[in-house]
Amino acid sequence: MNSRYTDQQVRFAAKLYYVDGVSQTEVARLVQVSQAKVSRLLAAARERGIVRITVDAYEPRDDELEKEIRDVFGLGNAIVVKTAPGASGDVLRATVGHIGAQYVAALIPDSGVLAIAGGRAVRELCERLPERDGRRLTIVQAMGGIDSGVNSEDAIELGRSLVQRWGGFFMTLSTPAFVPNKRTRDSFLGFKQIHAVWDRFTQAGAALVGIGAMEASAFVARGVLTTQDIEDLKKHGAVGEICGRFFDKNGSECDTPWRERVISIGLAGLRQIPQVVAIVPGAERAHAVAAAIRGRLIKTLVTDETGARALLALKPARGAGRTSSGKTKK
Amino acid sequence: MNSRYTDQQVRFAAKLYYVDGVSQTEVARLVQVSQAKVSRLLAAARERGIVRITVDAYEPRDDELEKEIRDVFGLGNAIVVKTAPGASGDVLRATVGHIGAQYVAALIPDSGVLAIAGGRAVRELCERLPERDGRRLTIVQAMGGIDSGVNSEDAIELGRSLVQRWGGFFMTLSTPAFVPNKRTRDSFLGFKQIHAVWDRFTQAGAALVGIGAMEASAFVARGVLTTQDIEDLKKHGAVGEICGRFFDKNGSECDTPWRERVISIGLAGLRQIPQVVAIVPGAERAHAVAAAIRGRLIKTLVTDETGARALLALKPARGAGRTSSGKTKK
DNA sequence: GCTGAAATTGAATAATAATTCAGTTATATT
DNA sequence: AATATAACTGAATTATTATTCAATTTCAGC
Repeated sequence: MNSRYTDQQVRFAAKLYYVDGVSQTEVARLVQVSQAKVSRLLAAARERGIVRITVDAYEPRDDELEKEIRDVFGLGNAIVVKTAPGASGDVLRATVGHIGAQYVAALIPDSGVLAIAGGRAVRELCERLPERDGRRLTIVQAMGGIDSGVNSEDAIELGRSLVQRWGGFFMTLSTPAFVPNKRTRDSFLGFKQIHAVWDRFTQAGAALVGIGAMEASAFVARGVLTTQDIEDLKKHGAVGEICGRFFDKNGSECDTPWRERVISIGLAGLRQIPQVVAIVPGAERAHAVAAAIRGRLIKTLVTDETGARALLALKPARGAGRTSSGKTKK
Repeated sequence: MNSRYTDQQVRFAAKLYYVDGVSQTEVARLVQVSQAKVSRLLAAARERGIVRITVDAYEPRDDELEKEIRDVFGLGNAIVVKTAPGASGDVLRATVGHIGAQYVAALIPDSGVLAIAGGRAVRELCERLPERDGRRLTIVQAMGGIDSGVNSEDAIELGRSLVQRWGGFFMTLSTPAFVPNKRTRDSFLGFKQIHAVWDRFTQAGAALVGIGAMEASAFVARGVLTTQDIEDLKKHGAVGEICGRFFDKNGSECDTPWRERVISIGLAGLRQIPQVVAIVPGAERAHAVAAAIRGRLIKTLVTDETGARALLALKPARGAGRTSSGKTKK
C-alpha cells in the first residue's frame, strides 16, 4: 500500500501510541484525524519501519527429538512441533499444522506436480500454508473420493483451496476411492480424464499425505469399510494406510482384495516421489508411522512431541537406521 | 508484577501473536488458556523484554524556535511543542500538556516546595505528569480561590491531584483570590492558616503557572472582574496577569487598587523562585508572555509553534537578550 | 479545465483485546 | 496441618482497534 501519509504525522502518531501509550482515540484527537486513520497511520509506521517489533527467537521445534527420529529410524527429515502441554485433538492438529506449515512450505517446490491426500491434520496444515508466494503447481488428488459427500478435509477440497491460494492447476480424480472390484477399477482407469491424473502421479515432485491407523479409520467412519473389513485387513498384517493403500509393519503393501479395488497413488509410486510429507500429530498412529518409515514410504514426518516419543518407543526398523552407528541420545 | 508464567508459554504466545499474527483468541486455543490470560502473557512478554517495540526517535519539540526565543528574549528555557497543523483550543492545550509534561517533570525538583496556579493548560500538563516517581513535594496554592465554585482547572484541584499522585503535602490558600480591600486582605493574612502558606511562597523551589491576557480573562468569565475593571487595568498599562497580579509591558506590577486586594504570590516573590514554568499554548497571549519574560517573571515557557512564532513577531525587551549579540536566525 | 482511476477519508460497525470480578490455587508463616 | 496472603484464573464485560462502506479528494492524462 503506497500511502502518502507524511512521515511527520506517522511519527507523531507512532510516538504517542507506542512510546507514550496513548489510546488511538486520544491520538486521533491530538493528531486531528479520525481513529480509523490513526489505525492506518500506525500500520504505515510499522510498514515503514518507524516502529519495529522484535520477538526473541522461539524455537517451535524439538530438534532433540527430530535428531533421534532421524538417527533411530533413518528418516530423512522430521519436524517435531512443540505444543502446549496436554494438547490433543483439534488443538494438537492446529498447532502442528500452524507451525508445520512454515517449514513444509519450504519443502514443496515452486513448480511441478504436487500430489495431495486428505485428512484433518493435512487440512490444518494446508490452510496455513502461505498465501500467493509465487508458487505455481499442478496439484493432483492422490486418491478418489471417500464417499459422495465432500468434507472440508477431503483432498478435493484441499486441492481446490490451494490452487485458489497459489494459482496453478488442480486435477481431480473423479472416481470413488474404492470400487467393487479390479475390473471396475481398470475400467475407470481407462477413462482418459482419470488416466491423465494417474499419469501425473509419476511426475509428482512432492506429496502431502496423512497416515491412517487401523483404529478409528476414517473409512469406517464414513461407511466405506466395515469393522469386519478392518479385521480382515489386520489378519493380512495391515498396520496402517496411506491413500487407501494398506501396509504391513514393514511398510509393504498388503496383498488383499482391497489392493485391487482402490484408486489412488500406489505405495511404489509414493516411494519414487522425492518429497513425501506425512502429517501425523498425536501418539495413536505411531505404529503405522513406524511401518511407513520402514517401508520408505515417506521422506518427511511432521508430528508433535507426543507423536515423536511414541514413535521412538517402538522398535526401529530391522537393520534400518541411516547412520551406521544408530546411536540414540540420553 | 512478579508473574510466574513459564518463559516457554510466554514465548510461544509471543511468537504466535507477534510473529505469526494470530489473534489472541486463536493463541488462547493453541496455548490452551483463556484469551484473558493470553493478554496477560503478552504483557509479560513485553515486560520481560521477550517482545521489544522500538520507535524511531520523534522530536516533539521545535528546537529552532526554542533557540530563537532564548536568544531573542533572553529567556532561560523554552519548550516549543510541535502540534498537529491547525491544532487549537482543547487539542492544542492537550498536546502541549502531554508533550510538555515529559519535560516539565524533569524541571520540578524531587522535594521542596512547589507553588501551583490554575488554568486549563496547566491542568492538561499536570494531568500528564508521571505517576509516583519518588517525588515528594510540598505543594502550595499560589492564589486564592477565584470564586466559590471549584473547577477542575483550579489550583486547589490540581494541587490535590498532584499530591495524590506523588504523595507529599498540599497546602491550600483558604481565601478568595480577590477581597474587597487592603484591610480585608491584611486581616486574612493575619490568620495563621493563611500566613503559613504565604510563608511557603518564599521557599518555593519551583512554580507552575499560566499567564492571563487582558482579553478573554478567566476572572471576567467567572464574574470576579467586570469588563470595566479590565478597561481600568488596561488604562494603568496592564497587558497580562499571573496569579491575579497584573503587569505592564515590561512585566512590572501595575499600581492599581487590585494590587492590594489580591491574595496570591507576588510578582517579586515569583522572580525569586529558581524555576517558574509558564504554560501558555496558542498565539493569543503572546503580548502578555513577552511582558512576563521582559519582567523576568518566568524562567521557562512552554508553548506551541504558533505561540512561539507570535512571540517572536513581537519586539524583544528593550536592551534585553541574554546573548550580547542578540542574533536571530535565518 | 475536464475526466476517470486510484487513493484517501471518517462514520459506523465488526472484530479484537484489556479489565473486572468472583472465585481458585499456590505459597509462606505459623 | 492450619491459616493468611498473594497470585492466578477464566467468564463476562468493557474498552479499544481494525475494517467496511459510501463518499470525497487527488492526480495523471488529456
